[in-house]
Amino acid sequence: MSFNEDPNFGIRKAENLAEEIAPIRRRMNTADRKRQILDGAIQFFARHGIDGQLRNLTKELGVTHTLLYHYFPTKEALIKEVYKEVFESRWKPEWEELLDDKHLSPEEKLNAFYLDYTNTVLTYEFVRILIFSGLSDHSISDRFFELLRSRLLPRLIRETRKYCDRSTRPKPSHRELEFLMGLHGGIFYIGMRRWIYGQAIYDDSSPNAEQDIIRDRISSYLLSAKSLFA
Amino acid sequence: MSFNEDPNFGIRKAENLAEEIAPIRRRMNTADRKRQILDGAIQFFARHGIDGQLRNLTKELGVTHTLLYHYFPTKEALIKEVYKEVFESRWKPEWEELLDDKHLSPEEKLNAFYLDYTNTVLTYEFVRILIFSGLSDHSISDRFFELLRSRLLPRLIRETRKYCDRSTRPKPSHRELEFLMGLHGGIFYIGMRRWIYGQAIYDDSSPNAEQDIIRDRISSYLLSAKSLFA
DNA sequence: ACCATTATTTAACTTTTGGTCAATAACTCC
DNA sequence: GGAGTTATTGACCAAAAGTTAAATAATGGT
Repeated sequence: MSFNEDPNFGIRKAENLAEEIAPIRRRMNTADRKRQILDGAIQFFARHGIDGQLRNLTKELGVTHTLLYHYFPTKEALIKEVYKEVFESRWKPEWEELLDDKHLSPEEKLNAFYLDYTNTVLTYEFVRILIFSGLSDHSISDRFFELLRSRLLPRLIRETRKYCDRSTRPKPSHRELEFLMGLHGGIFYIGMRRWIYGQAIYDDSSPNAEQDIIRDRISSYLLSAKSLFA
Repeated sequence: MSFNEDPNFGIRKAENLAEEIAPIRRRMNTADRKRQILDGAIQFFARHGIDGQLRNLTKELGVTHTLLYHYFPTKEALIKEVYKEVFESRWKPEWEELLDDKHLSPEEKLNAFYLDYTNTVLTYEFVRILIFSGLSDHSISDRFFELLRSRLLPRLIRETRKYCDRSTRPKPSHRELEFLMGLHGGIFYIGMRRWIYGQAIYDDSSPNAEQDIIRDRISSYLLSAKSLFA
């Protein structure tokens, strides 16, 4: 899909014309154009990494690369906004509420959480940009993992303990955390396989294959937590 | 650690000298130099990605960047050799033999295999270069996963079934494979956290923490395989 | 000790690429 | 429909980065 197909761009193919007519120059509303550039940049940097060249990005958008500097002072600033957009706008506070819900069993919570978590986090842009960020400067991925560690992991451990009928000790042990990270990492690895290595994950025959897979793993996790930490 | 400290380089600090004396030019044996450049390139590309600049690589090695073209026709050729070196030279045929060993139980095999697998695969260079390769062009990571899928996964599934006292069906089902990938991905994720996100994994107090973690996960995997696929 | 070989460097070329600036023209308002 | 605003572009710059060619000098053999 090329961005040029958006009618707003005012770019037209010069079909059946020997000479290309000077293209109409369309002015876009500032906010819209900035939005469009940012969205394009997210896709672009997700695909090519932050070393991708601005001229190629703007070519996809159908504008000159200099236009970019009308909206962002520097490439670095653009990347910073891309990071912000991808990470900070995707963290859902509902996850914490869900895990704190009094009316759900631990198993229901874990299933509901990871099903939603994968839908928002295991996307092309998120996975790839998270990894690009981790490979170059940790500053962004650190922020994300800090959220994970402070907001989610303690709740997940608490629910795990509840499932095992164990009283809550003051702090999660390393062993408990690492065992949870086995589940968590295995789930994130689904996104890695799909968006980094380009592998198809499940067979097309069953429609809810991914959900079934995650459910399998969660019930396995809880089941063996019971016997490991008894 | 700087590469310049290798005495073979013939590069010396001009300590206590106002003017740097013209450095002695040391000629290295062709094979040794090529080997050295390749090793340096592996470290360098693992750290900076394949977009890293040759001038910086050769600076670390203490030679001019043009010398590189005496040994490799182009940057792309160098990268190709780096890939080959990192991946093809690290695959151990012993893994297959180990998993086929008649004298070991399934649990012993899985433990022994993953302990060794992580030692060779979950290294800085391997993890990062695998991911850099996956992010740009899949061609290399594909080759590695093809080995994994054809040589290792079937054996691991076979051992899983043996553990569950199930007769071997002709082909692993998607569900079995995905459940195994949960274990596998969770283990690879250890390398991701360590080498991509820069996180410390376990507490320093227990010396064999990583081994214990992996053992926990494997016994969990086998245990729940028994109940999931019964 | 000299010569031939070739590892290594110096200098230079080319393309790429982030960034600037003045000129252009599409849009809005009166 | 004319004028002012500003989104957009084209020309240009400088530094970065891959690549080449010729000059230099370390090494091994005789």
